[in-house]
Amino acid sequence: MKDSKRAIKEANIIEAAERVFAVVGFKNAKMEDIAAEAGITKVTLYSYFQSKENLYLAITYKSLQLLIDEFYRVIEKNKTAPGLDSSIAVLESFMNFCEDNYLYSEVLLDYFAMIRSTSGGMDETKLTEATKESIYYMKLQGIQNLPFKLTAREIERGQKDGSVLNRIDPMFQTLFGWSMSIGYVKLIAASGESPAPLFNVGLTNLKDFNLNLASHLLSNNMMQDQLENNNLS
Amino acid sequence: MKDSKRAIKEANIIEAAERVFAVVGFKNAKMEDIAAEAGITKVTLYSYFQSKENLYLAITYKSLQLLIDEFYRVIEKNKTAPGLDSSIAVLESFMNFCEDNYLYSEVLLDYFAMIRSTSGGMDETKLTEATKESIYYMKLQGIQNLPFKLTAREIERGQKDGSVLNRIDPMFQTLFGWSMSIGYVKLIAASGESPAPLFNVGLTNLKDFNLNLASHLLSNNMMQDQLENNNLS
Amino acid sequence: MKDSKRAIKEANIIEAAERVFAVVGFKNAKMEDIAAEAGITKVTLYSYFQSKENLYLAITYKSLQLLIDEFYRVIEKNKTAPGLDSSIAVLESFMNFCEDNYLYSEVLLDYFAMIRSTSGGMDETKLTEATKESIYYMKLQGIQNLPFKLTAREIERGQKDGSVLNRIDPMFQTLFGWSMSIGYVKLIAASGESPAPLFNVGLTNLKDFNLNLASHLLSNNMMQDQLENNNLS
Amino acid sequence: MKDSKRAIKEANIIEAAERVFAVVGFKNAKMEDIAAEAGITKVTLYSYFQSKENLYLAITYKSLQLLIDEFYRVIEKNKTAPGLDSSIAVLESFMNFCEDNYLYSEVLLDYFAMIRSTSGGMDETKLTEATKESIYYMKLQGIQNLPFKLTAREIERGQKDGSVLNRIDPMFQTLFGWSMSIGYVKLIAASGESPAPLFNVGLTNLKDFNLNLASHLLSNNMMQDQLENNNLS
DNA sequence: GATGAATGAGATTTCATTCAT
DNA sequence: AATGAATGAAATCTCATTCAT
Repeated sequence: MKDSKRAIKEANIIEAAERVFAVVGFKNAKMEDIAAEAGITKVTLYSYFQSKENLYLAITYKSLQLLIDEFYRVIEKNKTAPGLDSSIAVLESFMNFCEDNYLYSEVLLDYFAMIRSTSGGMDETKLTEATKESIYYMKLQGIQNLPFKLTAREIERGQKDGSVLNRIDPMFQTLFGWSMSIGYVKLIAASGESPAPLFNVGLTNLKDFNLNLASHLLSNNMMQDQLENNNLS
Repeated sequence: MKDSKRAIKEANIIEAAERVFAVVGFKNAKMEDIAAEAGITKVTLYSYFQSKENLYLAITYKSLQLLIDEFYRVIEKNKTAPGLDSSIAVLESFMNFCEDNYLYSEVLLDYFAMIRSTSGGMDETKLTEATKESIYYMKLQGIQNLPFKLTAREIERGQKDGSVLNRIDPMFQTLFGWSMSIGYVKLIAASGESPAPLFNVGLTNLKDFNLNLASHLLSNNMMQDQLENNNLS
Repeated sequence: MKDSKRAIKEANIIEAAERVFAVVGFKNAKMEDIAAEAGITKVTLYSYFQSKENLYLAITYKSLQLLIDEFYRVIEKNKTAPGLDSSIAVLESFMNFCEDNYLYSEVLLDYFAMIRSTSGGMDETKLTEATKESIYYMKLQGIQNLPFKLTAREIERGQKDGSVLNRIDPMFQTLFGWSMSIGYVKLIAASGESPAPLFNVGLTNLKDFNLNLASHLLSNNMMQDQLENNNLS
Repeated sequence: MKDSKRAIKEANIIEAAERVFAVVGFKNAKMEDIAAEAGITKVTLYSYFQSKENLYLAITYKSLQLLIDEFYRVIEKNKTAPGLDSSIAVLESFMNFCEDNYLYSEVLLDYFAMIRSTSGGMDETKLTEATKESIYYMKLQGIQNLPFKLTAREIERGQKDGSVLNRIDPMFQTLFGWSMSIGYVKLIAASGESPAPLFNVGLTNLKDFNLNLASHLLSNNMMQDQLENNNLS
């Protein structure tokens, strides 16, 4: 089969799996059902994805890929805008991406939790055999840092064009932005699909607040001062 | 068996399970192994915890309980200090708690991700039967909001004693503090057990930075201004 | 489970398998069906017999065991009779055994065909992994020569008590008796369950004829003469 | 494709299959491997032989054909010799044929075991669909009795020309000869490819002995006496 | 309550066989 | 006809969970 054709089939299967996972969750999903949803046989399904784990990681890979694509799109759109704006836009797009695609955000967060024990490349005890053998696991390792790096690059650009005033290590600022965003996303997730406010507080406000705060911090010296004095007052 | 005796045995089993989960992860852990680690048989294990799910939720419940205990301790210690300091101390203790107990932070975050689809009490599709029947699931629902509420209460106290200057809904401020903290914890998790810096940046700095930032925001009007104008400048 | 209890269950399963194999043949028999026939689950079936092959070999082992038991019974019954009579009775019991138990004779002949490539212990290429791992395969190897040896022993006894006149190597005479008997059995098998005569000739006559011939050859010197002169005249 | 061309290809495939079966056995042989060995694809293989079963039967048919050819050759060569000598030569050629072509002897014996349940034409339960539909199965049925009949014919000729003294039904004598030969072949098979003696007894001796015995029995009245008196003494 | 055996559900594998191009 | 992909049936395995003693 031509590679392109196989890729299309693969994508179809992944979409079917997404639908099934979205409804019943990963654990409850049966390979049989996923195959049926994709209109193929179990064996064919296995010929594309060697294990349920692998299929899951394929979805994770796709999610990460989509997120990265989105980042590139945002960066491209903001290439003439100041680095500061671009950075903030990137973070915003991450939050939106997660809000709009619950399954994707879930697998991504799952993935980042999973690689924890692997981060040093040492202890793979907790990984399933299936995971270790998954080609998508390998692929993921190749791009897992890209989102961070892209964010950092925009902040760096901001430092150069002057929109990001402080001289703090862009990586640190990236981490700050990401931790803020991930925290938001986690809360969103915990609040369910409904736009129902959590504890009577609209979460949308929190997103805007977070973004504005980040923007504020990047565009003046407060952050730098704080780190230097370890004191904000 | 006396209740107290049973409780001790339960605790022993939970500790054994924690050790096993910590080494091989939840999915790879076999009930057989957990029983062996606890020095009992599978059937006895089941007489204590009706399902693997339930055992997991028991650990979750214990984690939440421990976190709440910690919160009460911190609050008690700070009961004469200004509400602001107490609030910040609570958030700090959450971050420390998660850093010190990876397994606990993991199960707590997992739990919060899980209840997402349940938050409205609507869609329980994705919950396992075992989960729905778990007594710990029920118990968890009874206390799951407590950490948030305790945090909010301290902020409220801060508003009353003047240490928290702004008049923003304490719940919102709590959410902000939590999202910040959860974000930090997630990043920590992704960086592995080793205190190795992520992307060459020390994460401890991020914790301090976050806490100082939160303290700063609570103690002046910037937050309020921003929310009112939806603008920080 | 007590060994004896397990043995009983094993025997039950084997009987169930025999019934199924007898009806549909080995290849067409499904493990599921055998389990059902035995009133257990597939998994339980597998916990007793690790593979279909192994189950088959278990039946083979049982068959050989039964044959050997039969031989001992016949020998015991003839222990005061001349060795010649005993030898012939052994051969007759073999033929009867095969006639009465088609499945058993089939598996035994199959087994002897199978070990061919193994006889030197060299080339195990043709054996399935499952076979090589089968405990019954090992057990079979331990007793596979017993029937021959028992036959030879009776002939030897005949030589000593004078009922077997010639001085030919008892092993050779055994081989002759066995080849005669196996040939008969093979023909019987090819003629079906019905006592229907093959090519209009009653096979029972052949059995009697063979036995009488063997008896005759053992009790005079014709055999010896022939071997010595390589000539019967 | 011209018929002749197709026939050649068919023969090539069969030879390839023989090689594969010889190495790994029928059960372990994969159609894939056979196709590869024949230098064609699986689908092409299937266009020649509709099933593995059928391919196997094709080999069986070929074997039987070869055996029959051999018989005709022997008979032709002995057409001026006494019927007795010809009969014995036929039996000898059968034994040699089986010794020289293990695979062929195996499939032939297998075939005769298989038709057992069919002999009355009643119970076809154990036959695979594939077998029932196989054209070679049909062809085999047409010639399966030929070897017996050819043997019987030579014995009959012997009776007429006086070289076979007794007046026993030639069919019975044929059966005797065949059972003797098959028995020998089975033992040979069980003793492996190596000319290693079984139980320290040279099997070649057994072949000669058997042939001489048969010759002896056919050429005097012992056989007849025995059948009539059911007694050899 | 403890123990070993059994169950049930589903994942995974292996092939013979068939389809579509 | 040839090829690569897909099917279907059954074997095998892994575990959480339950039963029987």
